[in-house]
Amino acid sequence: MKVEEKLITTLKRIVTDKYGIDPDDRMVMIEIPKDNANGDYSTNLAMRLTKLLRRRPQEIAAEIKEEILSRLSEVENIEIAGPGFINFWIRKDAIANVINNVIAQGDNYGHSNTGKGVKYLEEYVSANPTGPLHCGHARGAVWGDSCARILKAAGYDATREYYINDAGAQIHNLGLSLYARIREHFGLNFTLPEDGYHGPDVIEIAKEIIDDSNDYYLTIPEEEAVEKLAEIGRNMELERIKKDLRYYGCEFDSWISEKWIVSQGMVDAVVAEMTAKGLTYEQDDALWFKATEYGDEKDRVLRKSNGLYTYLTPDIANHKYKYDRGYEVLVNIWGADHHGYIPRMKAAMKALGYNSDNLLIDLCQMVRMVENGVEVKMSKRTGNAITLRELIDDIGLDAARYFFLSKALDSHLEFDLGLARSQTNDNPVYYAQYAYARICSVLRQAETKPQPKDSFSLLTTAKEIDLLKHVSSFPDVVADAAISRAPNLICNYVQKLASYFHSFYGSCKVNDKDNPELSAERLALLEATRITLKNALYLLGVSAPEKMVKSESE
RNA sequence: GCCCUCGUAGCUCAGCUGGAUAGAGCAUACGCCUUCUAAGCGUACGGUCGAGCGUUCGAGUCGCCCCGAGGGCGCCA
Repeated sequence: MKVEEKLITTLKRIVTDKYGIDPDDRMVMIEIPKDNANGDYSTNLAMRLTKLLRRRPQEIAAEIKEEILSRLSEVENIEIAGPGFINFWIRKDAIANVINNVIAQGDNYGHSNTGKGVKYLEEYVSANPTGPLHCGHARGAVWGDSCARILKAAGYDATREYYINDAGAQIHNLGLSLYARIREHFGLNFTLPEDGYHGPDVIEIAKEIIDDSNDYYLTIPEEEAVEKLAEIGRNMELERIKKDLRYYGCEFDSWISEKWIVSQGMVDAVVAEMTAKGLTYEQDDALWFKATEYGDEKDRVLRKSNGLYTYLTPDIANHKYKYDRGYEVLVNIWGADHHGYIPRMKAAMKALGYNSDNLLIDLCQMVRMVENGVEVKMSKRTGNAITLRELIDDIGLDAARYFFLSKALDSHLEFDLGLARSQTNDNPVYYAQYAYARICSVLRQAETKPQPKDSFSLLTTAKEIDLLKHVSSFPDVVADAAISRAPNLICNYVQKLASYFHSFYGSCKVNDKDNPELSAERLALLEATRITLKNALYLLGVSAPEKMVKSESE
């Protein structure tokens, strides 16, 4: 067991034994103080207990200090500081033991059973299959992907789902657009629908259809042609979206089609269920959901007076279907412009008898693409929104992913394309990747392979201890990131770990023939760091290159 | 008008259930390759945490109010 775990379990036991309080998971926490004059680890436990026990924190701290010293041999010294912090100094070899742990666990280091197998369903991106993904989708896509990686690592059972919004008028418009483009190709007069799709992708798809079936769709009745083209276009656009997402490192486990949900009768069924439960009423020829009774500010229309469902209705069926498949927690990543939609969906789930507290909506704030201080809304090449693919080709996959993941999802962020492009070498992602390449280089040149050891007694400098402590904290960071669904915590961690490594590298020589014992211990430390860094980068979907060469262009 | 998110260093952003002297990166200045990758290390500079009031042992963090930015208030999706 690692020292931190021992410390926490012992502290918890003391709280129970001595004060008769049953500590919850969040009561006892330790942290690595910013200033290591405050020890290797520190806890504010005494201050937290002061409210429950109504005693001075210093008194409580003094009692805990005695208990710890008598129970844990790894603890070398304890000081009580400031308003009642308990600061621990740990025996150096006890800290270094984590190396064996990391090497033994390899790719699994950082994993935990924090999530206890709870079934999560994450729905994100979910863009209409009517055109290419653009850079507005890029943030949510990579965030959802990384969250899924983190949740799995922390022991949650996470499923990644894409809801294909393919049943509404927009797919029909795609069909009309394709029909027009085909007519255009054959020199016939044509009109693009006003709400149609005018991007180059539609022209390309029209060409592919013509290659395949020539003018067939002009020989059948227009209505039938448009309907068939809509279906074909939807499939082809969806294939392109899947390809782009894969290009971006984002895989999905499940693709749910709105059209399929409709065809299974789920939408009619849920409307019937809501009506039977008295959750609806008719007014002005439309069917309304009594959303105000469940916390929304207005009642919402389920079926319009023209007989068609609103966007909300199939989505209610979609969410109900998620619960019915046994998912315990539903996570949705929505654009910030959808925030008004949250109370609506929660109200619907609550009304249907589901626990709406387990429906979590993470809002993704808008990204402003900027070039030299001027907002860029359109791609210069196509005149349309900048696509995901253009963005990746422009600044690189790793940089694109890392940039979006390093900022909190709800922060409005400014993406300066010029800066991302021109300062490629100063990008934080290279800092971390360079650390990885440097470690690999040292390991390649070593005469022996890194080995676990019974005890590490020579890793005693501040640089080594800092590195060890941060390697050691990785599983906790992953667990925290999973609980708060925040990949940016992993980015912060990666930066810090890389920084501790680079600093260590600058002052400690690893491969030293004159000092083989120390060399062996440092090699093992590097191997543990390498594994940790690799696993952390994997959670971000960023590559861990074994070699990096600086380009000669600068 | 109402609702949501945000406001922290010149710039881009961290800051964990309220905790020790508010932190990084970039930019700026000065050092460091006859040591394993200088895409690096070290030092310095830089802040009345948008303004004010309140809650308490303690507030960047919680509450109220004001100012500013973005978004939402459809029988659109």
